Amino acid sequence: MVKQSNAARLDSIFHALSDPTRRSILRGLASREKSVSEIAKPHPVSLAAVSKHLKVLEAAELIARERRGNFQIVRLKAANLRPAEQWLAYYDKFWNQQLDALQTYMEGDQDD
Amino acid sequence: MVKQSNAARLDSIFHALSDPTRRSILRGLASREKSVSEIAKPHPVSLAAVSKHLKVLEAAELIARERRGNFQIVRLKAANLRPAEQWLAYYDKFWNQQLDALQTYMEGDQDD
DNA sequence: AAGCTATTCAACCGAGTGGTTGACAAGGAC
DNA sequence: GTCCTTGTCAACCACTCGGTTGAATAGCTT
Repeated sequence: MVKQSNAARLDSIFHALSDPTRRSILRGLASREKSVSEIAKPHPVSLAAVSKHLKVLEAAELIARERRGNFQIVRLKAANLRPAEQWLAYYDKFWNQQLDALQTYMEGDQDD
Repeated sequence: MVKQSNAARLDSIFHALSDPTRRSILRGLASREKSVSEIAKPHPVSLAAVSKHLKVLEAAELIARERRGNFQIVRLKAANLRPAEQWLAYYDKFWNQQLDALQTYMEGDQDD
């Protein structure tokens, strides 16, 4: 959808990833592009429900669609997961130092 | 809360991260632990709303609380972001090959 | 054109979200 | 004990979510 602030992008990406059906859809698209009904097949929900999930993923720009003949071909846009990964990367430095004492070693560290 | 499947853990983590106020709270806790009202101060919502956000973050085990005198001290548990980061790491290999042709290079690659 | 296939749309439903306000509990300070 | 501060709880509200079913659209095929 048109244009989004950084925060809104992260909102839509993390929201898209917060549902197991949608994460499963993305996993399925990693190997190759698929039609909508092919995507829906392994999931125990209606085709309309899958269509809604695809709209959520599309709003987050994690997939792209292309009409090809009678089918709607869906393709992963994995590069757009990057903002989420970068947001998380900020916390890497805290993984090994959960102890409160050590947590003060960083000083002039700030952003966003 | 008690015990969660991997999928449920990712659900709660990604859901917790899908709100800008909650992400901002986590950022604020990166430098040091804080009391609830100290957390609430920079956010233009009621204290009760912040308290709800903290419950969501606590359910995802991204923070921990400790009663210290009159205050409730909140501390980041950054290590529990790891499942999210690992889930995303799977897609790193697709960033530089959005082209459909190249996307077929991987073959026996499957998991979860 | 008629029909089949693939997909979306619209309306509805129950549950959850993020916010509010006001009452309540928990723990110093006086 | 009484007051003040800190924080949660409960009830409410408008909105969103994930799901359904049934009708509508888009595009082959014949």
